[in-house]
Formats: sequence, structure tokens, C-alpha cells
Amino acid sequence: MPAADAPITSRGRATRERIVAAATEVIVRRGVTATTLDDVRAAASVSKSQLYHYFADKDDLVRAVVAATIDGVLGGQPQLAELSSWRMISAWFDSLVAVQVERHAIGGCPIGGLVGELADHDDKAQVMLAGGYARWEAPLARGLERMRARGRLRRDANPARLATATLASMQGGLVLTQARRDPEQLRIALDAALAHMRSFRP
Amino acid sequence: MPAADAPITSRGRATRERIVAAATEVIVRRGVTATTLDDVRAAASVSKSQLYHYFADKDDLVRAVVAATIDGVLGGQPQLAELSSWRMISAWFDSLVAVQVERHAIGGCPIGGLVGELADHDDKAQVMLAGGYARWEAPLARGLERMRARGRLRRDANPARLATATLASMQGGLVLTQARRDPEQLRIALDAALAHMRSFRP
DNA sequence: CATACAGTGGACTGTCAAGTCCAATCCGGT
DNA sequence: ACCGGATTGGACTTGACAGTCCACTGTATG
Repeated sequence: MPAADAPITSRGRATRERIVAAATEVIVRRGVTATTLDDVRAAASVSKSQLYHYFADKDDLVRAVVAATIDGVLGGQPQLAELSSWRMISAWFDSLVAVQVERHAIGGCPIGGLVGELADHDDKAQVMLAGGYARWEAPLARGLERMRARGRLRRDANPARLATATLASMQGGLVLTQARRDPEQLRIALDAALAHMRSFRP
Repeated sequence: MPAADAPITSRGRATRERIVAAATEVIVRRGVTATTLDDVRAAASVSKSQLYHYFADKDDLVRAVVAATIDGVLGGQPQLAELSSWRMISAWFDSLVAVQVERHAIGGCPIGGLVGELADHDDKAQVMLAGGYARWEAPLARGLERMRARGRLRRDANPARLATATLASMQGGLVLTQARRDPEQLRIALDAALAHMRSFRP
């Protein structure tokens, strides 16, 4: 029975959270395989035994990082909760582009980065990542449904498909942004996604 | 003066090509950092000294792999040369989806995978990858220009932007395909991209 | 204040990776 | 046949890395 993520008492919980936060920061920046446990150990100001006290092994820690990354990305987009007008969708897109400008187009999408490294080889991580995308596109799909119900979208529009296509434009826009180090790539992708959605106005 | 990629004579060139081909296969499948030179050595049936005879170090080999990957991906899409009708674009998209079905949605986009691992940290690789995307979208942009010249596209359509947005949909569709292990994700993304382009018909 | 256990520090081990080195072999030109 | 550089084989060095181990400390509770 390897020391998995036992429920903790008091200060131990803080340590565990510090480890996950530090590991997430390092892994999102440098990648899963390029990050060593010693990098995490140093970044979290923690000893080796603590890592193994709270996580069974590196894979276990990585899965906690996957969960934290998804929560972090979605948590950074409060607009998701209220996407029920063209203006709100547009403002949401603007903020996504602004983040890329601020980061000088470095980093891409943290979730997308994990997909490339984990989806094919770690089944558990793949399920978590797929769940992350579901949590990402569902609010948009629901928003589009509300807009359709209010007559802002034609009856024959398919909110779920539109949401998926929009998420794809976003992810791809981020890949191009990272590759070209140019946030305008995301702008172009999201402009097209918005135009496509708006083409379903009544 | 480290033994870089000296111009080779006869059989040496074959060895070098064998190394690059094997390294490309392994790296595209498992990732750059997860691939060891010993993996490459074994896959190419080559000795350690040969790797260092033809490449200065791992980074040097990786850059050759980046070039080979770009050539491979673009070479696998002969349709790129002739994209001057909606039918041809649609057929091109169909073949991209077919590849994902065949691969059971495993692997994503080889170029996109390299972007995630290299774009932020290896400037030379970033330039190569950006060049790869340029070579990818240029034929589409030219095709759309020809279509515009022939009156199949409105004058106010912007072929370059449409090509970029389409490439983004494709890349993002591949990310979602890989994350969800479902080639339909690429289908949805490319359907939307096609609809967006077609919305500029006269 | 005792004591039991969660939490902590850090040395240690086994394995494996990148990169070096040099002797052996191949092969085109003379 | 012989020379010299290109090519090759593989042992070796050095430095990480993941994971183990055990002694020590804090603290919550009786």
C-alpha cells in the first residue's frame, strides 16, 4: 500500500497544496517529462520524503497537477458562467487574447500542453483531460442554448457542435500563437469562430 | 568544432537518413524529452558513435527531426498543391479525418506536438515550426486567392486570414481528437471551418 | 506530560541518460 | 596493393533521476 493521497490533518494539507501548486507551475512551464521531482522539491521548498508522503509516485503527482491545471484554467475564465449574449462571448474572447498578449504568446494552453504529453500514454490522465474540455465547452453550449431559446440563434443551430468547433478554434489559435509567438493568431481564430456562430443568427 | 552535419559521401548519407527517420518515428510517437538517444540508436540499428558522428548533440538531432516531421506532414497532404475549389478543400478535409480514424485518434498533429515541447524553449526550433505552418497555410491562402479571382469568393474575403483560421480549426480539432480519442472532433472543427469559408461566397 | 502518529529532513541506492574516446573497419582514389 | 579519410562498434565516464529508508520533530489528545 504505497502512501497515496491520504486525507490529511491541518498543516499537512497546506504542504500538499503547496506541492501541487509548485508542481503545476513548473510542469505547465516546462512540461511533464522535463520536470524532475527535484525541481518540484525545490520549487515547493519541501523535502524528498514529503513528496512521497503525499503522492505514491511521479504519475500520481502528475495527475494531481492535471486536475489543478484544469481547475486553474477554468477558474481563470469567470466569464464562462454567463455566456448568453454575443457581447459576452466577444468579451470573453477579448480577455483570452489579452492573456496571450500579456504572456508574450508564451505557454500556449496549459491543458493542451498536457494533452500532447499525456493523452496517448496515460489513460487516467486522458479521461481527466477529456473531462476538462467537457467542463470548458458545456457552459458555452448552455449559453448558446439559452440564446436560441431567446430567439438570438436559429432553431437549426446546433449549440453543442458550435461549442466544440469554437473550442477547437481556441485551442488551435493557441497552438499557432505559441508556434508563431504572435497573439494575433488567437485573435484571428476567435474572430472566425465568432463569425461562424453569428452566421446562425435568425 | 563539434561534428555537425557534415556533407556526407555515399553510404554515410544513408546512415544519416536512417537515423533521422528512426528518430522522427520515435519522437513523434513518444515526445522529445521522453525519447533517449539509446531509443534512437536501437530503432535505427546504429552505434552511439554514429549518432555523434552525424549530429553534434541531441538538440541538433531534434532539429533534424523537426525538419523531417514538417516535410513528412506536408508531404502526406498532396492535396495542398491544388486547393482551388470547394470540392477540393472538402476532399482534403475528408482525408485528414480519415487519417485520424485510421490511427484511432492517437497522436494528434506531429507538428503541434513539437510546438508544445519546443516552441517556448528552443528558438531555432520555434523558427522552423513557424516556417512549417507558413508552408502549410500558404497553399490554402493561394487557393482561396485563385477562387476569389475566379469569382467564387467575395472581394472582401481575406484569403490569408481565412487560411490562418482554418489552420487553427484543424490544429484545435486535432487537439480535441487526441484528448477525447474521437476523430469526430476534427470533423466538427473542419465542418465549421469550411462553413466559415463558404460564408464568403458571392 | 505522555504518547502515538502525522509530518519532516536528507542521506543513500540503483538505474539510466548524455556525451567521450579510441581502436577497428570500410572504401575510393592512386 | 596501399593510403587516408570516412565510417563504425562499443566500452567508458559523469552526472542526474526516481524512489527508499530511517531517524527526528511537531502536535493533538488523553
